[in-house]
Amino acid sequence: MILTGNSLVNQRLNMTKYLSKTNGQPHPRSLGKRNANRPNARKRIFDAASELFYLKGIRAVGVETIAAEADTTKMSLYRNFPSKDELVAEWLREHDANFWQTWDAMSSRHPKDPRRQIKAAFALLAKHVADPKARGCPMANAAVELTEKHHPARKVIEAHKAKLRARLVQICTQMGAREPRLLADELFLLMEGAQVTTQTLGVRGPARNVARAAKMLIDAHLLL
Amino acid sequence: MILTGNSLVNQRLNMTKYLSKTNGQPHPRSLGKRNANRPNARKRIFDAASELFYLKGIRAVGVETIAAEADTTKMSLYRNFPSKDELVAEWLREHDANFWQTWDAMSSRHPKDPRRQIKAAFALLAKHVADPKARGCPMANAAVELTEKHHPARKVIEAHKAKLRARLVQICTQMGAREPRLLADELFLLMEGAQVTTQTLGVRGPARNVARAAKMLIDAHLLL
DNA sequence: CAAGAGAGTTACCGGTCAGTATCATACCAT
DNA sequence: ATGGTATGATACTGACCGGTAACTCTCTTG
Repeated sequence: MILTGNSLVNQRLNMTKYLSKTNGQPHPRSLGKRNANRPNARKRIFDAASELFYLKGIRAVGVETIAAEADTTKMSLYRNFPSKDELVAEWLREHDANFWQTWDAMSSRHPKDPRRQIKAAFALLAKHVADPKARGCPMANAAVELTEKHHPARKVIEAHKAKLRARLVQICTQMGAREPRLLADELFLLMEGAQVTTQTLGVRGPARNVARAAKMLIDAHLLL
Repeated sequence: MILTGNSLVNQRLNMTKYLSKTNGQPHPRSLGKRNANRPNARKRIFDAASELFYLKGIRAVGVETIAAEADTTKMSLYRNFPSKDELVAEWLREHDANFWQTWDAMSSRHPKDPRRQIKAAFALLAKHVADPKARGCPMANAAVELTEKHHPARKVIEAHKAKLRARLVQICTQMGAREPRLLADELFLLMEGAQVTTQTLGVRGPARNVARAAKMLIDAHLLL
């Protein structure tokens, strides 16, 4: 079956990332597994897992593959994370934190100008969906993959999306839209649609028009 | 791990579906595994696979689970389908056929009235995303799950979405939109967004406003 | 120098995965 | 009756799954 190709042999990508070996010969203080520049096992595992989960999918990636990509072993993974499920949840929690950090930084660049804030958000989204390596929204993808109702990641996902929706309502209200909740939901649908569409029709698909679509909807709502 | 819960014991849902046992006692020509009313193994397997793939996800469902749900064995599955991957592709091919059959039937009910055709399409979509058991679009979900570039299902998915996009352009052109391709893409984003959003924010999420969103965009484009 | 923490190594557990081989059983058309 | 066809039943393969045990090594801190 094509689906499961997790052999340790053919899935290692570029785990020499943290090894910094200087062309074969050992350089006193920079080569080997014990190296000051080298992040600890936990960080390497977390980084490897984040990349693999996003690019190949959660269920497609086994813990052994993650460990290999992080240039360590399964044991170190289980010394730092209670389970794969929790590692997944942790990954999404960090994504959530990064997302809001970026969002807030962006918003604070246009204080009291909700129109520009929304424009900036869609510009950022447009940039993301223009990246051919991107594979949509990690949260939404995880929701598709993890169908078990009580998976620890589901709480994270639902909270994240609910917060996003609320923020959009807030901004739409500040913009003075007559139906802020409606406009917010419409913008939400555009965002989600753009992310998921890159995975079927790619960067030349409808996703590239997401910013113009948002502008049309906002204008329509404000001129109402 | 929560992810893989495919034990034969706790995953069988309601495979008595085709058995039609009349309250315990055998009724001459309607009970047992050999029964005229009972579909053949291929159909049972295909139906079971369709339901399980959609509700639980493709990777979450093993062939043994499918066979059990169809009240047969793995051997019958492999006698009728070359592999699980091909079964998945076949499932999506049938979904594509059904989709366009519904679509065309709907369109032909409003000949030469593209506005009503689009309205009907979004009404149907709205109805679908209002079903709490629905789990978005099988095609888009499969695209999220199947990241391997050469999986046989990917061709089906991409063709399906490309055709949908083209149809939308066609209708938007007939509607007389000034920028039919742009409007089509915007409507496409709304459709995809609505489907995926049900999996994170449910039926009370932004998806329920998808029809109104479409109307706003269309109006905005026509009054341009 | 000693102690302890962090990490690497190897082997293993029970279970599930997709896919196959083999034999038996029931039906239908001739 | 007979032979073909579809199906059922069971056992199996080799690989991978998530997760654990036990031991060693090395570096850092006191």
